[in-house]
Amino acid sequence: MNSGKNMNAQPCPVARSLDLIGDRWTLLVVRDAFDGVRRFSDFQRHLGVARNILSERLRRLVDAGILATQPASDSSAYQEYVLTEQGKALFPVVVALRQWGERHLFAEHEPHSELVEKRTGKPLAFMAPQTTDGREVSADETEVRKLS
Amino acid sequence: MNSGKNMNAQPCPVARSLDLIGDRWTLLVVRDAFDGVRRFSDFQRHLGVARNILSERLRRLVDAGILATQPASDSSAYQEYVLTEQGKALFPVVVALRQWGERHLFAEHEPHSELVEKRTGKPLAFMAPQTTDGREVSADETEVRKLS
DNA sequence: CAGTATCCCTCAAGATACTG
DNA sequence: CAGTATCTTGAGGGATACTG
Repeated sequence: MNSGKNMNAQPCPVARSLDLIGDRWTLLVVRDAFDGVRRFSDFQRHLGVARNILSERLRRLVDAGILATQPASDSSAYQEYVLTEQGKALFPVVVALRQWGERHLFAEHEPHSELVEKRTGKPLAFMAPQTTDGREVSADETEVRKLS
Repeated sequence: MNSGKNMNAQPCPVARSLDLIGDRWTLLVVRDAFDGVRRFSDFQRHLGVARNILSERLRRLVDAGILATQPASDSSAYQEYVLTEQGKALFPVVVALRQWGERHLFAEHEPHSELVEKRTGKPLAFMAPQTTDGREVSADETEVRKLS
């Protein structure tokens, strides 16, 4: 991450995204944030990451506008880390990773957590790229076009 | 990656996915593969990655069943790396990363590549998690349920 | 509790030479 | 061309002590 290549100058959005969130911990922090984790110690305990690393990652995420700090909801004097709108926009990324992992990295009946809609308790549909008029498209039906 | 924590034993599909593909190069290799890159040198030149690293990543991806080797389509004696079905299933992950990057990591009119449907030339719709009956759901409307 | 400051160390990554 | 082998480096990350 933050390689000498200066990915931020790279025109590919995938590369630029990965440069920011494509390391070992960042997306796990974001995943925990989606699961409602808000406090330093809770992230630390859930992830088992070293505190200095967590500290640096949280700072990066705040700097990037993915998380924001706000006063703690309870009476404690500390702050909480919550997802911004930009952070919430990572939901499809996390869900896509989750769904792929569920399907391809677990044995047939191996137990794993599952993402469901609260209201109905039903699992979400499998995400798939679509055209604006709702047709599903496979990778071979698409291509990358360079803009100027 | 491949930490002492043995992520493969972790029940969270997101963590397990990231343990396999969540490093600096792997998803870029996959992205290139989606863009039609098939040969060692082409990956190497596009990515600017050291050859030994690329070699190791390709091997990992083949071992994981994401890429497969096949005889080169031209007359050369070498092999090509192509996405398996499991690899193609990563399309939503790459698209989600791309779309997030496009929206949040580029300035207003900063140029970037764009993913379009070949047939119509039109850009894809923004991916969003949905219920099985097609309603969009936000992160707050979902929760993770543990299965046994 | 919520971090920061140090120290240390492993491993990912780069460079390069070599081989079929 | 398509890799493998070897060496070196630097950053990412862990452990721990410290602070408000």
